[in-house]
Amino acid sequence: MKSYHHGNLKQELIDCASKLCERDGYTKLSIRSLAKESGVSQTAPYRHFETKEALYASVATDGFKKLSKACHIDVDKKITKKHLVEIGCKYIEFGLENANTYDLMFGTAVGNFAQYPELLESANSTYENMRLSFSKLANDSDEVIAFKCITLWSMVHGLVGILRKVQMVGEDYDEGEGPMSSANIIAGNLENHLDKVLTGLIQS
Amino acid sequence: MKSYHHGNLKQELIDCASKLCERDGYTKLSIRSLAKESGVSQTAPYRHFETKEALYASVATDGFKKLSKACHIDVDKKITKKHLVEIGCKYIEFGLENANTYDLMFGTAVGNFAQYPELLESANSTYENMRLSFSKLANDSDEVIAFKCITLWSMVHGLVGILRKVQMVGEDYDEGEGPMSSANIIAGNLENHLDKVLTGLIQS
DNA sequence: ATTTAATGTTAGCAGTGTAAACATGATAAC
DNA sequence: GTTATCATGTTTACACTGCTAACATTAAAT
Repeated sequence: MKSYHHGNLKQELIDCASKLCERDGYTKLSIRSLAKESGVSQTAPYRHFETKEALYASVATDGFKKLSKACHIDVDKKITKKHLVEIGCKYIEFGLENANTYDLMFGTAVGNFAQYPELLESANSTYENMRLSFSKLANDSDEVIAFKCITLWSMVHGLVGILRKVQMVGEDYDEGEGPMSSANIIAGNLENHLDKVLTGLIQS
Repeated sequence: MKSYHHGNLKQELIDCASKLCERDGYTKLSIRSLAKESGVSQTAPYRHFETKEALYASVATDGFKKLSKACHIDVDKKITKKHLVEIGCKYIEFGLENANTYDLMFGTAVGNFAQYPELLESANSTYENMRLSFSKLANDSDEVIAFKCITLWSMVHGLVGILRKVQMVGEDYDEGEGPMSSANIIAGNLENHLDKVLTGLIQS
């Protein structure tokens, strides 16, 4: 016996959408199939999400919260380069293990974060965490901190993108040459790699 | 008086699709509207592209060729760090000025490059160009060259992504704080930024 | 108890990717 | 030069999509 009102539909839709987005990629997600999965009518989701983009925004918000958590390290006072390497590794790990969600977060699925306050906040908070870590590394000006922060962020973000792309191509293309082999070397030695980059960055 | 056979439909479709993808983003492109634009029936494109993804692949191939051209520098023998900085800048410039095409090339629109030989080749050729430049920088082993190459590539690729994202968010959100201001600092001073990173990289 | 607002359903529009069957006309074979 | 072939075009149709409007049900506020 089912009640007319679901009771917790919004959250269930988000959870279900998160799973499906990660499993199949967000382009494969349809509101109708999502509704069916939750046992409600085709248009029920529209009571909770004005558009499909709004649903994406919720899934992305979820993603940023998870990313923040994954990158969080528990250090009170002084932070060392080693900690930052660790953050970078965790970041890349998250990006590779949640590749489809990561796409949703950083791609063009949600055009403008400013339209979705929660998304904007969760994204900014991810950045803020990283910024805070850098501020505990050395006694730099805000500007320098921001600079270092964007640099590391770009690096790890870029690595996620490139490693993924190369691995995707490589899946049915396994010559021992080309970008793939070197990408795998880096993927298998991330700490070392980030350490080198950060060394150069910190001394600047 | 229109002839039954178009004569040059395939190329026209690619060109037209390239324009529309860059203008509106590839998700907005529909085969039907594309066909209408070229003055043929809805399903005519299917005589030249088995699926929509195949069309995307052609547009992406085009994109990689343009990227290669944009990053090409004419140096025969010895290459300096300055040249690599220049390549990096050109790369980022291309990514930012052809943002939607860049998405198509590096996003998930085309799942597996290996299914589209031309795409695979044009993408690999872009990489090969960069590899060649590094090989003319110093007398490194193939492995080290590949390593440096992926590092620079990740850096510029990441910068394209982050700068874009931050600028998109910033469009209707112009507080002087947060990631945006620092991103703009970097964007306005790319050469300097790349120079620093490359200095660290080359000395490794 | 009655009104109201939130949340659900049904029906339907316009648009999509793509397959199947058919039409046309350029090209190659006789 | 006629004819067969095949690439390339069209028409029709299917299953699916996001989304809107009108209506139904129930929880919450008065």
